[in-house]
Amino acid sequence: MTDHPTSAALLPASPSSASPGRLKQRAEFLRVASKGRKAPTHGVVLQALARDDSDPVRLGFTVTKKVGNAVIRNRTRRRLKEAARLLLKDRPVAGYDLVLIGRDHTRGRPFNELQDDIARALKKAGVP
RNA sequence: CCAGACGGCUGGACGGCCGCUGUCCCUGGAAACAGGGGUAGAGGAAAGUCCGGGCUCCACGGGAAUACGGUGCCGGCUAACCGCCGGCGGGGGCGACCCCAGGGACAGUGCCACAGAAAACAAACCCCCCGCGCAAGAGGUACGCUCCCGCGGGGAAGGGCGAAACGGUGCGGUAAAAGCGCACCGCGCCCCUGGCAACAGGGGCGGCAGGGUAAACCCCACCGGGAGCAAGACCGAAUAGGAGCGGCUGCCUUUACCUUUCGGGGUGGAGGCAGGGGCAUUCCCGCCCCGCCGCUCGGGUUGGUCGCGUGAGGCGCGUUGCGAGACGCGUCCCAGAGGAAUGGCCGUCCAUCCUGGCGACAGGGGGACAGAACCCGGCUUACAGGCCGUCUGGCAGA
RNA sequence: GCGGGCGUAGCUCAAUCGGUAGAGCGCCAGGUUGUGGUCUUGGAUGUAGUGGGUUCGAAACCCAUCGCUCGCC
Repeated sequence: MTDHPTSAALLPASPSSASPGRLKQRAEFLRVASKGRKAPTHGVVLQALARDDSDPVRLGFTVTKKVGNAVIRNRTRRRLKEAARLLLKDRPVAGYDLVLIGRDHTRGRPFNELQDDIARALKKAGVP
């Protein structure tokens, strides 16, 4: 949680905290799932895979049909996107591919707790 | 006031901070892009994908027939429809109103279980009636008189089975009966009147034609090329201008080579015909491609732009029509993503629910169904709560 | 986007075009056994996914809807 969002916004963009990329190909998701580390929490499941470079982090989002209909899945994914955006602004990560998997609890989880879940999951997965 | 019927509308409001996609402007930059500011940004069902179109590509010369699929009272609306509107007929409801695939059963075929004598073409199980008969049994007035039984004939009223049994009710009639006769109802045909029509009303004739099922096959009328924006077009990149197997391969002409016992034979090439392929099928005439067709293997591609939102468009007014709609004028430009934007957090209010309280109120919960993917017209399904209008029945009052 | 198929007993599946729904496994009870299993005898079991319609009669035919599943691009 940031107490000074305005000061953070004024910082010049550095290469290490550049806007994160997205994972799009099915093969990329499969690679992270099979070779990366898995860190489940109450609100989210994180899969992290270290790359051999220091490029900006790349994010992927997965919400299965089991969670609900299209409206519920959209809402779940958007909350994960927003929580990850705010968190990574204060805690830059580079050289990693991250996949965030939404669960049933993601939708009803208080937003600050959802951010804490992601932070703890990053620590659990050994992401620096 | 209560209960109900129908139609329409709506689908939380405002603000702050941080973000996303498109677009416009400014600044910097050769450009990519970066920064700043403005602006637009999910639905009535965006859903299911059940119909109908636009659009795009493919096929396409004409004709006939068949098949397949769909629709099915009448008239209208519409670009079109299995949609909508207005009527008609049938059914339900005290009523407002609601429901109905609602053409044809003398074109033909099939089916109608169980029960029942009989299930569709005529018949007769019990039965009703008449005539004849006493061999046996019973009663008796001693006779086929009665019961019973047998034979012959008339009949279909009544009983019984069934979902359904060759019209229904009543009167007459008769040995018993029967549309046998009559009245009313139903049915069929003809005529008249009203209506564009479906149909309705009336009159006459016929004594009854003849069961049901076409959401069984079918018949009739009408409609229908195929595929779908992953359509399709362009730019760029990369690979390849492939390999194998199988099928159809016969005749004629010509030519090259080989062979020859000089008759010819074999192999290959070219041309023609046959043949094959091209549309759901067949046929006729015609056209196109010929080495074609099928299968398998191998190789490459996963980028960008367009299509892509000015449209059967929205809103307002007017004219017209019972209505669905039509016409005219004015005005507006109103999402455009691509692992896919339209969000996250907070505050105030509004509707609503729970708890406490007589109450003002206080505390808490909590926003229905649901997310555009080329577009449009319908249908169907899901849906918290709220609003408006018209009408019906009942109660009370004036 | 386009196009198929299937929902029947607790489970797996039947019954050819309409006539009143069965089989195997499982379940329950009795017998056998000291007990259990095995074996044996008997028995129960169905809104036919849901809602309408056609028909005298529907698991079947028609329409709508829900769920599952498969294929093509």
